Amino acid sequence: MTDLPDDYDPDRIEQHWRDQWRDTDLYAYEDHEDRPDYIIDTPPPYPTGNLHIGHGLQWSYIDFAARYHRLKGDDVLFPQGWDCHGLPTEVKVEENHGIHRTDVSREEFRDLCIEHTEEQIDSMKETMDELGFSIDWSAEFRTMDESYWGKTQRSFVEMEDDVHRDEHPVNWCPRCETAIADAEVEKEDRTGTLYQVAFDGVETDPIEIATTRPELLPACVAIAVDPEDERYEGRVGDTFEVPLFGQEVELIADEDVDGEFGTGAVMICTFGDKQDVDWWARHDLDLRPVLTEDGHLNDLAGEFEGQTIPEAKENVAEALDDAGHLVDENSTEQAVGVCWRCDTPIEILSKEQWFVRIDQDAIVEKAKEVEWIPDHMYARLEEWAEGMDWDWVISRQRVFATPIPAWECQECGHWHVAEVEELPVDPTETDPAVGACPECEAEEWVGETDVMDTWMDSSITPLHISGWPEEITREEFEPVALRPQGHDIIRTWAFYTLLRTGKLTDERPWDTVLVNGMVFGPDGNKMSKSRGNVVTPREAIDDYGADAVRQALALGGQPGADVQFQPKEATSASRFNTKVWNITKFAAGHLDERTVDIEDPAYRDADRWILGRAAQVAERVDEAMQEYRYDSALREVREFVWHDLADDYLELVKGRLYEGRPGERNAARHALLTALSSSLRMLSPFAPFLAEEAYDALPGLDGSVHAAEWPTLPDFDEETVDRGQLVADVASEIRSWKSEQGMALNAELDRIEVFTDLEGDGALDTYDLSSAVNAPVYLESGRPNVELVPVGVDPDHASIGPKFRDEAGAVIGALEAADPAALKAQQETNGEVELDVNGEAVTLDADAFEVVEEQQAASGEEVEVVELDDATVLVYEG
RNA sequence: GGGCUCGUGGUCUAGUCGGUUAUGACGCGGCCUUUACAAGGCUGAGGUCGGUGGUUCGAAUCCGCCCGAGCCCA
Repeated sequence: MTDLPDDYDPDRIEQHWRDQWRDTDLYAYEDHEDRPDYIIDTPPPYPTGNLHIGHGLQWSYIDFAARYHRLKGDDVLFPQGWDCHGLPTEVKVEENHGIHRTDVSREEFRDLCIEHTEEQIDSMKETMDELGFSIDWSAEFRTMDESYWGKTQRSFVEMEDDVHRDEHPVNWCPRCETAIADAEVEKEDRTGTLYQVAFDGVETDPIEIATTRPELLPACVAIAVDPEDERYEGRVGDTFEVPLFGQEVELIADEDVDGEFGTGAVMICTFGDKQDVDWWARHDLDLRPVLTEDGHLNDLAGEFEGQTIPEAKENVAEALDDAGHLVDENSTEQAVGVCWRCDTPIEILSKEQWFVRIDQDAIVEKAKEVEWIPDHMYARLEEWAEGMDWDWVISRQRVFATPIPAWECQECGHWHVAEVEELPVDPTETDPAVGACPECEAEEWVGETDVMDTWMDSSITPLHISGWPEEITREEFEPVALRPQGHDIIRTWAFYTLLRTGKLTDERPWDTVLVNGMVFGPDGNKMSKSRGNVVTPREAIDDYGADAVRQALALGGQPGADVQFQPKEATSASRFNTKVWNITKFAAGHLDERTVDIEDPAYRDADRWILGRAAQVAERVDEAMQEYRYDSALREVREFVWHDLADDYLELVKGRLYEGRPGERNAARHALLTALSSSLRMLSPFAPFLAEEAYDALPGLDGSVHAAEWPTLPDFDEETVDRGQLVADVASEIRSWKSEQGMALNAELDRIEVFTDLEGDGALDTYDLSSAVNAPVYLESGRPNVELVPVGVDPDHASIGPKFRDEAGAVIGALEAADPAALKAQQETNGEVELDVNGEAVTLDADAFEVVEEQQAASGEEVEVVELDDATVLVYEG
């Protein structure tokens, strides 16, 4: 036991325990034989250097789950990875060093990226530590480490059947100069200009088309109309000349054309969008690529060659106008596909790339095996999966990523993929083990410079954390327990992981996906610098302490819901923490090392009540935790600690603790210790620092609260617990009565009389009550010695409703209109009541209503009446 | 355009497989130093549960429509 300072000081406590825990293996996964595994597929965040409060929410949920499952005796693995590869780091490194990535060798550039990433990770780890996450750092992984990306390569090699290298149109970001997957394209609403352009006919009348992309005219390969469109009847097959660029294109019919739009005629370019790709393939059209990889026009654009896309758009429009081909222009709203990393509008280029085949049905099937929380999030995955029409392009024309382990034969162009044994390998530095080309016997290889999509790295996290391939084979893989996941990346991280785990192991990756919402600012808007509503974890911790911030996040809503960060929730949590502190301080002063070992405590009803309540709370909280209802779990614990334990129980047993006889005093001590230690254990997932400090301060409790077990409490029969509850209620009512009277709460009373119709044979235990209210307590039965004045009736709708159906309203009306005193008399003498309802006699059971009585002291007596639900108390002030 | 989620006192939130007076917090008003706690206790005001129509004896809760917010997809 330690002496607790008077005031709750989160800074001191949290710093202290962070230091204590740092060098322990409190959170280590032990791979224990006889304890069930609980393995968490923790998200590997991108190392931006900045762990924001959204991460804070997500990791808080993870930590709640991890700490709860440890209490339940599970062998918990809470690893932490880092999804290092990617463009933003490359850009940052170029910026910081004032270089372009081609200024140095690939190797050197990679090293700079690694160095930068390590700094970013350190800073994020610091915030994680401050928030008190129980991460097992011995299971940390970084996708940029050879030991990890070697696995990414291995997974690539082992999926060889589903990998293909082909030329195919792909989404291309002209700023990042790389292919990107469908999932990395976002739609953004922008205002653009819709140009009406007239094409001269070749031996026929001109035709007008509408386009937002005049700069793609040089890429125009056809014009299409709806086959049903009467305006173009008989014209399909006509030939037209593309203005300014001169190529001749044919008018074709395709039912995908939206006849309602503009003139109903649309130009097909290679490629303006995915629709163009469909038409191009379906009608076997020419390929006229006019865009370069860095977003300029090429020589097919003639005089516009070398211009950027926006420049060319403007210049071509102007030239069309000058040449008399521009019929009209108006502004239009359009959804533009943009690169999710840099917001640059994407293009579609036809390029040789590596692809992974997508089997939509297989993915959906696995997704269905997973429990989604909340369950409607499954729909997002399903919708996305079913809408996929292109294979996943996994090659990227970048540097800082997992190398694609493949070489091209310089002689015959054969592509050779590495064998598992030679991994990890960087094909730009090492030749393949195979030696001569299996196709042509040549020995000159060129290593693939393309690298992998970072989702190739992060979509094998369940395999990695399960110990593949060193400890388990693919076949031995079993789904891990939990995947925490933001709903914004369901189409990527969840989707790809389902795909890859399914392909590699034939299993679902996890049992449960727990989707967290976003964290909004205190004003209810998305946090943004321009709004000035950004709350950083550090600021919040400085203001309220991590224990309070975690609670505020837990109470912000049910998992899956977006959470508005509310300073007042943190305030409220902080007050609760203070309360816990004070309770602990009080308890610690009354308990000693022997308390925990007290045998057969002589419990009184108050003790049985608090322990019974604690048992009930432990069960409810357990259920809520299992259902990931962290909000209701925490509410339940708080309610119990504050109201039952602090307000009621402590007040009831103070007398015994201060001056009780040894046996009775020990019973109170023992019950207090049990209830408090149970509370702290239930609280420990939410407020790990405070719970630990308090647990540590209680004499006789060994070890860390985080190594303790979920509370198991003695069983008491319901009646005993109810009697204790009544004692607590009476004490509480007398307390507020005294407060209302302006009396000191410890003011002495002459006596109180408790009238109760409590059933069962045990009499009310008034020992604690008497000292709590500071008055002798007399138990009475029957009617209090006061006037009972029936003042109304309280009908039981649940019983009258179904019985009388459409007459129920009239019955209740008659009941309420009747004289309460007469009803009371009938109820007591006959056990039922006859009523006149719309001229008909109706018989009501006695329990169909209750007569509400106000009890008034008989005149002349100095007595106050305090009424409870199931008792009436007479207070004699004396 | 399609889909999903949500709308409860000033603010945030619980309750939503129908059943009496709708939960709690923050804030606001009043009263109170009581041997853990004034970062406390007691108490008060404040809600036509987005609107509307329906089902039902009875709707915050179920159904239809409308309005509003947000997200995902096209």
